[in-house]
Amino acid sequence: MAESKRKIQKELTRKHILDTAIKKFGHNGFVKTRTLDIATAANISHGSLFAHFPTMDDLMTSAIEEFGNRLCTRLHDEVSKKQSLPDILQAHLNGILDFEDFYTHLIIERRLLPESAKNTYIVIQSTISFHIGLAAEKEIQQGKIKNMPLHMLFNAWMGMIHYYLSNGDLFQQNGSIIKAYGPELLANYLLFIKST
Amino acid sequence: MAESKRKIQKELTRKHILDTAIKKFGHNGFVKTRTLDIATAANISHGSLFAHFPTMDDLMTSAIEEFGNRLCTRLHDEVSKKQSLPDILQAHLNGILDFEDFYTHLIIERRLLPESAKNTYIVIQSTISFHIGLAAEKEIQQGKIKNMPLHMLFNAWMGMIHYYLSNGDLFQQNGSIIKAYGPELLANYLLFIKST
DNA sequence: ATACTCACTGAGTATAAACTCATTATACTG
DNA sequence: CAGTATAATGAGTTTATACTCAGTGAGTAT
Repeated sequence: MAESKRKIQKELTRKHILDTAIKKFGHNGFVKTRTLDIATAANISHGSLFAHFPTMDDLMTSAIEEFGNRLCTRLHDEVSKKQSLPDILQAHLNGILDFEDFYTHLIIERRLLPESAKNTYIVIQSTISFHIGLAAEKEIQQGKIKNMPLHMLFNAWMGMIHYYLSNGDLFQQNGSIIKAYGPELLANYLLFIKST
Repeated sequence: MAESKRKIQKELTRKHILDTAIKKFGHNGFVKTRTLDIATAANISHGSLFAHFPTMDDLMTSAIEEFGNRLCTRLHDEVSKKQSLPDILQAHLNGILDFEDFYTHLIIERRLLPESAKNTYIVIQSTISFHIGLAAEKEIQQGKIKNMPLHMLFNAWMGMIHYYLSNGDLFQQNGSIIKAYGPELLANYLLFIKST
């Protein structure tokens, strides 16, 4: 019996805990979310959570990895048909938009999280870097944008976005930061990098 | 008797705790530093710490305020004789350099800290913003740099610096991030903003 | 000189939150 | 259908750490 009722149920519960954890981490951050919060939100007993994830670190790791997969898939889909750098950057913003809360807490709290968070974070950064680098290189050759080390181009873009996300609380702003400031960010970044 | 031996001693101990706390927060961050760590490092009893700072939040608040004063004074000194934007930006980097550890932990963990941290953070940002804004405005009028909203100019610069500081652990780099990457950051930022 | 005050001590307390485990209910096995 | 395995439960345990407080001895006032 490959898929017994029990196995299916267990897997279902696991997924449900993971989903709930991702939501909770997105709302309250990693440091301020407790195991009991997640269990309660998922409508399971506190103890049950530990049957699926032996430690909070495990749960965080799994949640972050799951998030990384979703975001990278999303980015890949979004980016795949685009070519120009502005399109790619816009695609990047669109990709983040769907996961903005979680992403924001991840970049803020990353250094307080288990080592695994670092790896996932690097994977995400690399994915973005790859797409942007490809487009940027082409446009540099075409003379559309300034000739500049690719990592600076990338870091400047990421820096601006992360700065806005991690200081979002200072912007007297409730909804999505990307929605509110994305267009301005993109426009001005393009102004920075365009040649002449 | 304005300054009794006791009052002097008490004030001395308070200062010493504050200094030690600032060092500890700089080394290990706010979240991971415990009251006992600070007391031990300061060579006082655990209980004594609470005679000076009734709660950990109070101690953090005081430490962050003290740090804010020091940094702003330092920035002011450093900046006062400079006029050109590149000079001001360099002065900004020099100013951070002296407090890099603490500053890095502050920007990373700010949103997990007591509300007071927010205020001090805003004061620091405003101080920097003021100096940069003044110089930038002038250079825009002189046509030296691109005509662009001042806040974008400021946020792009801050974004790059904060990005490097808060991701410093990924750069296979032990010493000061500002020392290692400051020059490159400055040069490329200037390239971004210069007109033509 | 004596009584009082206060900075400091450190063992003890309180609390929060991760984690355990005996028990229960349900699904599977032969 | 009887016996066994396992997902789920939730009250209880453990641990970490902020905070307390009765005690000590040096400083101060009269």
